[in-house]
Parts: sequence; C-alpha cells; structure tokens
Amino acid sequence: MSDRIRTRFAPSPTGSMHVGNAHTALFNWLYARKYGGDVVLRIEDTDELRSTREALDVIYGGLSWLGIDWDEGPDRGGPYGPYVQSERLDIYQKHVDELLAAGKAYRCYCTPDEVEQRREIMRARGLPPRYDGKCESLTEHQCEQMVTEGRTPCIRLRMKRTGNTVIHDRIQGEVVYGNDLCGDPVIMKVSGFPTYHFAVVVDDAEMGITDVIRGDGHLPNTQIHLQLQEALGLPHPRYAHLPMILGEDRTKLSKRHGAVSIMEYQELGYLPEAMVNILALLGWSPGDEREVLSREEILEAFSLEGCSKAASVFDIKKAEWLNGEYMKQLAPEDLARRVHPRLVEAGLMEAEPTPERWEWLAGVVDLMKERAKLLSTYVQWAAYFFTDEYDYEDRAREKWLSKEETPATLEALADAFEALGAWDAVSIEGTVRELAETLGVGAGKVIHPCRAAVTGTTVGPSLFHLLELIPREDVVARLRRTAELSRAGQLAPRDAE
RNA sequence: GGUCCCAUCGUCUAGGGGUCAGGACACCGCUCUUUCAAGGCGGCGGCACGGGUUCGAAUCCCGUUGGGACCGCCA
Repeated sequence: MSDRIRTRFAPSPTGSMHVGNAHTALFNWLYARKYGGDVVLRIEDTDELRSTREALDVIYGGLSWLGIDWDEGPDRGGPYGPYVQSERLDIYQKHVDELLAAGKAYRCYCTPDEVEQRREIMRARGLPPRYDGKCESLTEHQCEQMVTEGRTPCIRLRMKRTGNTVIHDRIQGEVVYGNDLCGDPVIMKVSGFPTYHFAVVVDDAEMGITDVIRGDGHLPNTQIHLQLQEALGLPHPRYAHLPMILGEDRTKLSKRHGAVSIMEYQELGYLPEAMVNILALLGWSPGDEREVLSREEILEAFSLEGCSKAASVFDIKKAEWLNGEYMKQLAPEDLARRVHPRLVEAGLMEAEPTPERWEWLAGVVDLMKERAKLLSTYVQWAAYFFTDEYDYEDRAREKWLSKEETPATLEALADAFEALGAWDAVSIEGTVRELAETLGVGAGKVIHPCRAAVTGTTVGPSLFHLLELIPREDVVARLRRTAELSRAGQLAPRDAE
C-alpha cells in the first residue's frame, strides 16, 4: 500500500440520495482533497432487487450539483475497475472459494424463512437474534443430503468465538466488541451475489482504499469487516465513523422529515456552495467561530479531529440563513443567472433575455437580495416586477387599499408620475414627497398606499428603487386600476380562513 | 432483549481540570422611519442526573436516565 490517501464514496443505487449520503460523500471528498489523495466512486448494487438506473442518475446528479468530483468511477474508469459491484462477481467468487477451501467459511443450507423463524424464537426468549450456527459443521454427506432436498446454499463466514475485536476509529476512538456475540454473517447469497459486508471488504482492499469514512451506523459492522480482512489476509484500512444526521425529532432522517433528497434542496432554492457549507458544519467545526466558510476555507480547516462524535439535527432555519448569506455575496449578474430558470418556469420571464433585460434582472435581484433566503424567494416575492397580475394581499387591503382616502391619493400620484420628466429613484422620491406635502400628510401616507397598489403587498425593498425598475406606464396603470377597484369597494380584506 | 455509541442554550457548536462557559441560527425586546421578511443594538437561554477523584470538575472515573445505531441472503 502506498502512502497516497484513497477514500471512496460507495452509495447503493436504491432510493434517493439523502442528506446523510451527501454528508458522507462530502467528508470523503474533503479528506482526500485536503491531503492530496484520490476519491473513488463505487456503486454498491449488490441488492439485485432494489437497485435501479434512476437511483444511479440521482447520485451522479447530487454529487455534481454539490461540486463533489471523483478520480475513479464507473463513468471515468481507472486502474482498479470495474467500479460497479455487479460487474465484479468473479472477483468475489475467487475470494469465497479461498475462504471455503481454508475452512474459514462454510455452506449454509437454511432458507431465509427458517433462519428468521429461529431468530424469532430467540427474540421471544430474550436471546440475541443471531444465526444459530446450524450448518457450521455439516459433513460432506449432510451437505449432499441438503442438495438432494433441493436446497442451494449461501456462504457464511466463520466468525471467531472467543476474544475481542478492537476497532481503532479515528473519530470514535477505541471500540471493543466481544467475539462471542456475533453470529456468522452471510457473505455470499444463494443468488451468487456477495452481501454488502463481503463486497465492501474485498473492494476496499482491491481498490487500495486507505481510509474508510462512513456513517456510524456501520460501526458495529466493522467487527465483521475486520475479521473478514483477517480471514482473507487483507490489510485493514483506517476507519473513521461519522456521526449521523437526525431529523428535528431526533430520529433517523426519513420521508416524514420533509426534504430528504439532496436534490430537493436544490429545488427549494439552495445554492450548492451554501449546501456544502451547511453539510460541512454538521458534525464538524473549524474550531473557531466562523460559520460562513468557502469551499477553500473548509478544505483548509478540515480534519477528522475536528469531527464530533455526537449525532446532529439538521436545522433548516440556520440552513436558510446561511443560504441567504451566500446569495448576498453573489454578484448581481451571477445571482440573476441562477434565478432566471425559476422565473422562466413560473412563466414570469422569457427564456432568452436580451442583454438589457439581463441587466434589468440583475437590478431586480440585487434589490431583493437583502431579505431573500432562497432562490425561490424571488419567484414568490418579486412577481410584481414581471407581471401586472399580482395578488393584493389581505394585509395591504386592510391597511391601505380599503381606506377611503386611498383612491384619490393613488390617482394624484398617477397624475404626478405622468407629468414627471425622468424616471429614476431620485425623481420618483421627489415626486412622492412633493405630493405628500401638497396633500398635507406625511410621506408614509403616500408611500404605503403606493406600495400596496403597485406590488400588492406591504413589505419589500425601497419603494423608489423598485418603482424605478418597473416601466412608468405600468406603474401609472397599476395606480389607476387599483384606485378604481378600491373605490368600487373590491379591495376589502378577504379574511381568508 | 443483547451489544456498542452518544449527551454544553430550542438547534448547530467552541471549550478537554481553574473561562463571567464563547459564537451562530432561532426566539424576544428596542431602534431606524419608507414597509419588513432587511439593517443596527440588546436580551432570554445550556454543561441531563447522582456519586466519586481533586485544593478545584462542563472537562477525568463509575453508575443512572435519555437518545441513537446494530443484531438481515438491505446497504
């Protein structure tokens, strides 16, 4: 084994790529990149029944969205391929034969049903529900008998019965498991496919993986892996078991926790660079008080020693805040480019804007970015920049649009705007304040109804700056239309339940 | 049921024998006055519990409690 660090991300293409998987992938990537090593992507599709092509695409999509790349993998090859376990069956078979010949593994003829039944009985008696070793010392003759009965065997590893298995974990420390309480695990299924335990150990060794970084759900499995490595005469990689990520109720992340697939966060409007930061801060800390860290800063500060042992809860509020921080840092043009697809999808903007429209959009998102937390916020809160068909919110109706003096104010403002020479924030502000003075009221008495009329809401960025970005004739039309509706009594609060 | 892991504000965490137990998100209040969903300022809030060891424990040890993972021909 060379000194070069080699880590791997080994997802199984079943179901979606959730936050926990992404977290593990990121930490493997960080570790390898930090120390100038290689990242291997290996597909663990030894579950013949549940592996799907779609799930595989989701994995590629998730990793590339996050900017996690790999040096070797199914798509790009490498010296240790193939990188898909279902294509490595002959390799596993070779190792199984070795184990069988050495008596370190044996054929088990029990059916899954039979094993499960006996496990059930053990559970009922309060015993650990492990394999009872029924087939561990079958004679040649008995084996033939079983075959005659029509049984096909799976292969089990003969685990040690005495002593302890000690795991030296870079994060969890030294963990000891007694050898007397682990049943013999299946390493090769009847189907001829290896089980996870076997494939993982064989491939990590064959692929020269130096550091296994995975979720701590695998800690107990490591007992099997270590013994398997010894039986096979393979080296032990270094192990680091990362703490899990839990839902708000402190249980394992699952569908009922809302967004579980990493791509759902993309849809929600998270920036990938923010997501990386969010993920990095779960179970790890730079050791100082920084919260917003670029990928480079994370790489710089990263270490396994900085990882905590305790499981963490994904805090969606903090995630949103962090995403907002990232959006504020983006150049307006960049932010516009990222928001654009969503606007197109919502039917609010053309697919191929002119340079002028891009510039205009940059202005819009720049105005909104102080309070936006997600890319999707722009679609939700800024519709009035793109269309006249925005909704008049109840709060706006109640506070301003249903007020008796409002129609007159709006019309006076429309007149004043029409008479205005220029159309920029400064002139607009001047006009508004002038009108307020003429009417003998505070500026707010004009500003608020105007905002309510032109945007349909009571909150938003600087009124003068947002008006500047909407064509004057549209603003005037909106003011007149709203005045009319208001006068007709159609803008009373709806009091939706 | 057995085994293993974990335990600092609601959440993410810093802190690893002597700290006013620090920060961030959230929350609350005040403020700005052109609104808040933004900004500024401030506040509330924590070492799970019980025993040790020690001059001194959030920190080390033991136990209790709570949570989690594993005990699959799933990974």
